[in-house]
Amino acid sequence: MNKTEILIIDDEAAIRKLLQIALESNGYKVREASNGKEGIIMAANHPPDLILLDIGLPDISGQDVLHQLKDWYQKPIIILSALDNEEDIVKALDNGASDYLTKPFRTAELMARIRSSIRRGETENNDANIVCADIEIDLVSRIVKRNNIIVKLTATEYNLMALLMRYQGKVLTHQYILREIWGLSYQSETQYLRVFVAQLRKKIEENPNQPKHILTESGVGYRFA
Amino acid sequence: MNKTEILIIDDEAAIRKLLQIALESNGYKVREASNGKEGIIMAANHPPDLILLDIGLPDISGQDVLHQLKDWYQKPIIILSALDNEEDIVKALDNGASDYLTKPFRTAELMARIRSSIRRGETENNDANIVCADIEIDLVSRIVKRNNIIVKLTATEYNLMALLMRYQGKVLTHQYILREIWGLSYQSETQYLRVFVAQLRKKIEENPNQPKHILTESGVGYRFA
DNA sequence: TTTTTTCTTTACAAAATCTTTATACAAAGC
DNA sequence: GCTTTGTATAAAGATTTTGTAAAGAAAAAA
Repeated sequence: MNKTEILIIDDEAAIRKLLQIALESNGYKVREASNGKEGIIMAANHPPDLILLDIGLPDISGQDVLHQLKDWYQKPIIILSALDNEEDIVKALDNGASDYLTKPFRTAELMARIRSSIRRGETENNDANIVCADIEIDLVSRIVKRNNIIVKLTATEYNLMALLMRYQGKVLTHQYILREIWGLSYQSETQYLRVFVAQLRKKIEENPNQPKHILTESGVGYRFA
Repeated sequence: MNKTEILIIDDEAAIRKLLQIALESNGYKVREASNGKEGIIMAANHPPDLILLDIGLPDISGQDVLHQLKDWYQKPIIILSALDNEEDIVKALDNGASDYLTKPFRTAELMARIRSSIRRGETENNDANIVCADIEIDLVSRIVKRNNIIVKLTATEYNLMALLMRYQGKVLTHQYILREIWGLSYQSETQYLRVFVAQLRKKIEENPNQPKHILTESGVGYRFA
């Protein structure tokens, strides 16, 4: 069994050192990045099993880093922050962070929260590339290909496509899709979804009238097959 | 569309009221229990989508309640506690709690943590598969297979199928099934049930005239075998 | 600015699903 | 035997859900 790898993205060397010691003594393998850009590159090149992300970074805002990572990185991201700001916490959690701890944090609690996050995320598929018959998506570069030819998608179309493919085989409810793509307040705008599903089908299905990939589950949602 | 149901287990009526107001204004349906025993029973009788559990209960220790719930309850449990005790936090998280908040908690943060926990629970692959001879149901993907071939079911057919399979071997009364699938006001519409049972049999039985899976218990209800 | 692209909204057609009705069958009681 | 009660099934009608085109609004690009 390989050691669980944790990537620390934090600009303060002292905190990194502290985390490194704590994590390694708990049997984790640690890698470190001192700013957001470096962190994203390291995560993309060699995806860790969990990311500890400081929200107050010098180059890019931690929220932006979180946002960019969440496009393709599906394993847990725990936010560390010097600020105990409710708005930040809500934003980070709604952007997909697994947890949010304020500094100074207690080591044993952090370790327990890491275990908890990893335990729940264990089964997720985390390939940056998903292939399904003639369709292929690269989650890092945000490119969709059909029979190896790039399909031009708008931002929203791509997001929808990525979501469907990430959970291929599963039925995703309208509510869930709307929440993930448009946000919490759009949960009842099912018409958007219909329009975008029709557009996607026109672009990626051989025969949009008889879709083979984006399937309708009437009364429930859609499923990618 | 069904509302997400949250069960509050807390002995302080004031806190329950506070939570109830906050949760309902966020579109959740709330049920309440004032002690551990009652909470466990309520969760068992009608499993909610998430449990908010106070760790300092009068009858059983919250940790014990958590332990008992975790034996079978798969959905998120968020711990609320008056004590900011690290040992308790670690113990609760390692016992499978999804999150741990100390009172007084901030409402918006609690709501964000609830959303976060539910979001992860939805996509989690908790292997909720039930297999019975040639029939297989995946409760997460909402897919039913017969001899490994996907059977196309409507939303209601699927709900009925899932209910029968979840309680396979047990006789479910007409009333109970109608209440679970259609709602309280349909308890006497037994004809609906007959129609849908017939449809399901056509789809999943080898010989619908002599059903081997969905069995009739005349005068009582149906049973899945 | 103007043009182009993308997103949102509306309207209506098409399809799928649900509800209701009608009818037939089977078992139990008289 | 007949009647009653409970069940099965097909099919028609009603309703809901979905698909599609297209126009208007907003945002991005030229």
